[in-house]
Amino acid sequence: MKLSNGVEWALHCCVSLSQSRTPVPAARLAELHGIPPAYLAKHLQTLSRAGIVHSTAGQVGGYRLTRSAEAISALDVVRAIDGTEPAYRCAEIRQRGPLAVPAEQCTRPCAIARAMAAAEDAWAGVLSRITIADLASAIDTDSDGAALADLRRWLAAAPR
Amino acid sequence: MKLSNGVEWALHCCVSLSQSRTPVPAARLAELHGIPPAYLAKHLQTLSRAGIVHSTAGQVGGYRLTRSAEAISALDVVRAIDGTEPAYRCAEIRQRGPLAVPAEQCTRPCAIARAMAAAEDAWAGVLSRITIADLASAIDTDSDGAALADLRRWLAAAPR
DNA sequence: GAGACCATACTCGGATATTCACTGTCCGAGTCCGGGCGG
DNA sequence: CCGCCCGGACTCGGACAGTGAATATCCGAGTATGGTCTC
Repeated sequence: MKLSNGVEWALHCCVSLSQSRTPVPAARLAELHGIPPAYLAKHLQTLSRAGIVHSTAGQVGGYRLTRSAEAISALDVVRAIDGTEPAYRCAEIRQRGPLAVPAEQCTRPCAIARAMAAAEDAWAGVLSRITIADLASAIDTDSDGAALADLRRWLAAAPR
Repeated sequence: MKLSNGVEWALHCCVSLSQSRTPVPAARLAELHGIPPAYLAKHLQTLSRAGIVHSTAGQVGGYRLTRSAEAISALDVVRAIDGTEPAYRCAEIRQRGPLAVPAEQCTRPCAIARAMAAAEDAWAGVLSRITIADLASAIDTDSDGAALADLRRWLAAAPR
């Protein structure tokens, strides 16, 4: 089980965007995090399609959050980048082989699929209760209030 | 995020093995579940290396569980097949770019990594509390006690 | 001086190569059973 | 009749191709800005 690398970038970008009042170009976000600009752009497009960020074209364009950081959960971001389908996908192998269970008896998922689904629900539950604002706050606490202040200052400074 | 297909096979195989007193060859487990024998063998080898099943060579050889079904959790099987490293791996991008945090300040994981780790802990916690015996019991209940009885009968029958 | 127009530069967006892990398969090494032989 | 030996077949184990998704990149379409020209 491996989570796309872009999830980390997207989360960091959302936290960064939450600290800026003006749109931030993808290239600037990439520079801030030291990651490939072109590839990050692809993930930001995905966030845009998911309705988490809004893109503005033109000279002073860029990305901004569509709603407040309190209203965006970590799960929203993860689902947007990684997709919504569950990690465990039951292939219904109980319906195969010499002891195949007839399809009409399979009204509910098999016990193994139920167990895996319960685990994923617990995982999603934790992430759904964490917001971008929570993450920003935690980062701020870790750095004694310095990190976000520096971040806001850097974002407000002239691009070059 | 995608979980290896072999996880499903491994869980079903463990449940099946819990119903047999004698070793079951990989080919027979594959026939039972209608899946490619050679590929299943690969996963069973992995389970063997993880110490979950024990292999016996020779004419009446095969695989058997190393301990009781109550003592094997679903997490044990998932970790054996899928690996132990977490789905989310922090690349420490906070230490990169113009606002890089000095390494000596990074005594604990960054807030985002902590959040993702908490979610994975919840996921693992659910799976660790589910045993192979629980799964077998649930399957039995679903089928009104028919499935496991049929399974034991089929496993005890002559191979061909 | 004010308004409209236009050239410009900057932005995003999708279409396109490349790499890596998962999927799937095969053949060789090792082992245990069953029959045959000798005592 | 009993024990030993050997042939055989079956088992696992690791080494070897194929495929799809994630990774990484580029260039074209669209837009807001700023300056310039006209009224």
